Amino acid sequence: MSNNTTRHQIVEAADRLFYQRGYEHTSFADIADTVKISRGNFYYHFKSKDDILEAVIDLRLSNTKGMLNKWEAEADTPAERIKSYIRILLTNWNNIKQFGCPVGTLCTELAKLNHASQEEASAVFTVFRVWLRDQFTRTGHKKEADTLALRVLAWSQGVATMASTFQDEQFVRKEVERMCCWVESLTSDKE
Amino acid sequence: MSNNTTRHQIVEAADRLFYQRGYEHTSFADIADTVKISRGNFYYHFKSKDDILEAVIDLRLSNTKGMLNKWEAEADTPAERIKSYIRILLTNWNNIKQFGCPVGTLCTELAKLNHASQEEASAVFTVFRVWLRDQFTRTGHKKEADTLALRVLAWSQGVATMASTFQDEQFVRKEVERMCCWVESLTSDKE
DNA sequence: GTCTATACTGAGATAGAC
DNA sequence: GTCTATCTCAGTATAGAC
Repeated sequence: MSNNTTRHQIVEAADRLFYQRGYEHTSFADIADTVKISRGNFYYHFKSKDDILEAVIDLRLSNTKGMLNKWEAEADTPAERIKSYIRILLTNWNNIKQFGCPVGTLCTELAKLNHASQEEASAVFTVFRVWLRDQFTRTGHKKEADTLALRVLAWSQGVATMASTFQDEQFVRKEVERMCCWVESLTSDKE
Repeated sequence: MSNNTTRHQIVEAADRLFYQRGYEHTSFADIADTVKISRGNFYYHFKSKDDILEAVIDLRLSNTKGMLNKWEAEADTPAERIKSYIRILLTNWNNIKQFGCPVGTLCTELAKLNHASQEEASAVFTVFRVWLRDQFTRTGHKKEADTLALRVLAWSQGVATMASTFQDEQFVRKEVERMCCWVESLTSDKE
C-alpha cells in the first residue's frame, strides 16, 4: 500500500487537524486546503466525515503499534521501555503544550459527541495499556500489572492536561523524573 | 441578584450543556429547548455565544469558590480539606464517567478552538490550585506547596480521563484511596 | 422582555462533466 | 480520479411586532 495516494494524504492531514483543532471543528475545507484537492473529491475516497475519522483512528492504531515495536527493539529492559512511554511527554512537548494528548483529547471529545467511534478511539489507549501491562509483568509484577499500566496512563494524562493548561514545562520535567524514579524503584524492588 | 431570571436560567442550562456536549457542539436551539424560550430571546440577554461562555465561566468560578469555602468550614484539618477535593471523583462519579472533568475538558476544548476565553477557563483551575497550595502550606510544606497542589490536580485529572475512557469505577476507588493515603502520609510526616 | 420571521453563513453531501 | 456546481440543513445573528 503506497503512502502517496490521495486517500492516504487525506487521512494524514485529517489526523493532524483532528488533533490540533478537534474532530468537529475540522471542516472538509480545512482538510482540502491542506491536501490541495477539491471538496467534492473526498466522496470518491470516503462516504462521510465519520468514515475519515475511522480511517484516522486506524492509522493511529497502526502508528502506535509501530512505535511500541520500535521501543521493544531499542530498549533492553521492561523498565527502560516504560520510560520510553513516559518520555513522550518531553519529546512531544511542543505539541502537547498546545493540543494536549492526542489519544486522551479525542476520547474526551467523542464521549461528549456520543459518537459511534468512541470505542474505536479508546482502543488506542488499550494498545498502550496492554503493552505496558506486558512490560510490568516482565518486571515481576504480574498480579498488579494491569493496575500499574492504568496508573502510568492516568499519570501521564494528568500531567499532559495540566501542562497544556498552564504551559508549565518545568512541572512536566519534574513529573517525568518522578515517574521514571517510580518505575525504577518498582523494578529494583523485585529483581 | 435573583437566581430565577431568564438570564440566570440560560447560564445554568448552558453550563450543564457545555459540560455534557462540549461548547461548540451545544447550539442555541439546545439551550432554548431546555429553558423553554425562543432563540431570538437570547440576544436580549447576550450579544453572542462567546458572551454566554464568559457568563458560564464566571458562574463556575463563583460556584467553585463557594464549594471551597464550604469545605473550609466543614473540615477541621488541611489534610481533610484536600481529601474533600480528591473525593469529588467519587461523589461526582456519575457525571465524570460520562463527560470527564468539567474544568479540564473545557480547557482542552478551548485550547483546540484557540478561543479567546482560554485563560478565563484556566482560571477555574487556578482557583483550585491556590486553595490547595494554601492547604499544603498549612501542613508545613510551604516550600513545595505549589508543586504539591499541581500534583493533586494532575493526579485527579488523569484518573478522571482514564476512568471515563474505560468506565472503570474500581480503578477510581483505588486511586482515590491511594491519593488520600498519600495526603495523610505527607501530613503526619511534618506534624 | 419575549416572540416570530428571516437573513446570512458555513457545513456535509450529491450530481454530473471532464 | 478529480473537478465544479449545487443542494440541504443547521447554526448564529438580526429586525421588528407584540
